[in-house]
Amino acid sequence: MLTLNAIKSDPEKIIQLLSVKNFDAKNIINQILETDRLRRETQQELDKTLAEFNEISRQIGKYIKEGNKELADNIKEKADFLKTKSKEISKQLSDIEHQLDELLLKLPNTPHFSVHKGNSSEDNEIVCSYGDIVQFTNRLLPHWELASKFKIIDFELGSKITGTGFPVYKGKGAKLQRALISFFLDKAINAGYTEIQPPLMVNEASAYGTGQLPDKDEQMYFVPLDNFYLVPTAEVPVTNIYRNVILKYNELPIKNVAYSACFRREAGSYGKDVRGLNRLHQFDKVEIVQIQHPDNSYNALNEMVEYVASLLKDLQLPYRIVRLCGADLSFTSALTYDFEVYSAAQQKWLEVSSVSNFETFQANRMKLKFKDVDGTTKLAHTLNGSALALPRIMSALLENNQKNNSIEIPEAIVPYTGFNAID
RNA sequence: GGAGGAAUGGCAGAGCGGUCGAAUGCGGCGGUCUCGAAAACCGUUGUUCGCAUAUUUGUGAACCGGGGGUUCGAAUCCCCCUUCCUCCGCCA
Repeated sequence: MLTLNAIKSDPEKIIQLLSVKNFDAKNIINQILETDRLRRETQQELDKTLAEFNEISRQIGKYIKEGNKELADNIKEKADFLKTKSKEISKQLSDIEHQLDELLLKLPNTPHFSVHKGNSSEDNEIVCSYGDIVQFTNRLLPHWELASKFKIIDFELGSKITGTGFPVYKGKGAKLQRALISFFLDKAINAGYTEIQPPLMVNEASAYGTGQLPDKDEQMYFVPLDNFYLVPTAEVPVTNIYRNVILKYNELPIKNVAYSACFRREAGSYGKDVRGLNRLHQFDKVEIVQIQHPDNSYNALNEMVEYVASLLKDLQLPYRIVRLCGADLSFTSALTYDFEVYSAAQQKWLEVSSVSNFETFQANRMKLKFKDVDGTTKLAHTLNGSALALPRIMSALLENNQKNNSIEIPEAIVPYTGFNAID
């Protein structure tokens, strides 16, 4: 969430910035300012009462020590009164603080100053494209047909066992999947990331920390018996490692990478967008996460974009980088670059990665701070990106590399698969 | 799952009803000494929220795993929860 300080020091600027996300913050911000004023007022009253109360307690202690029991008893009444009073005010204060928190949680992150407003994903800016979109003369099979032709992914079987959106990978399909995961992890480790194997279920506090709660709870699978959420992305557990942590400046940056299965309910999705591997309830993803010094977070974002680009080059997939406009930016993000690969048979661009800087938005929620060189404690910046999400990569690889009776495996992956074609 | 034990500042570790935000040691920071460094010695050392202050800083409140309770007063006593350790059982 946004910091109260940022809102207080320049409310108009926040309102203006949030309008870039098509979010009208005026009302909420006014409520926040008013609630904060009330909060400070109440706190002063409480502090005053407690100070007086502490003083009387000390007096009583002194009198008792001196053996002056009568004097002590005399002022006990006053102490009782102050105690009752402080309890009342303290209750008021915590109510007000909750209200304030709820208001603050409603505000999305402010976009980076360079972000254009736009109205929808139509207005995203294509930063660059790489690779040629080959014009095939013969009819190409979409990946779901290839999947059954080569018996590498079985969608119906997944439906039988669980439901739609839970495919079963078999034989060389399973091996290819595993090869890609290993390849992505090894690349990240070479790029300086530390591998993490996180829990696949998280508690409520963690889901709040990265911003999945309170508003996106219908997108997560929930285990009511234990109050756990299945992770929608490794970002959640991996970033929450640092919840309620104060790092030393020389511990920054922290660069972690994690492979995890990701679980998403995808409520409201339907139609041809969900065909085949395009949108699943369970899928695999390798995620990179950085905790950065605020001065360096945008350099880090660029570095992460470069890194993801290098993966796609290794896979020899045509891709483009898209810079999201305000309207398309997520609730928590300040700046996001999406990566899309071209899937030849479907003849469309598929999002395979989303690389974002959250600045202090997540850090403020989860109290992730660091002690700077000058000794002051500040909120850190968090960033993350997919590197990469498997299903659509798989989809593009299958469709783009299909031959008459086989599918070629990109050279970079062959050492991991142990075969150079699916046939 | 059953039986015990523990949780204190960056770390180690005292405190078991008032003067405790908390001894002591280590570490960190600043200084003295030195050509410089080490050693030694001296000083300093957390987080959050208010208020005052241009900065520095001063001052009030809260924080000893988390939440309740007893008491004028709780790190210290009681209850609940969480986590960790030891033993037993079960188990990939």
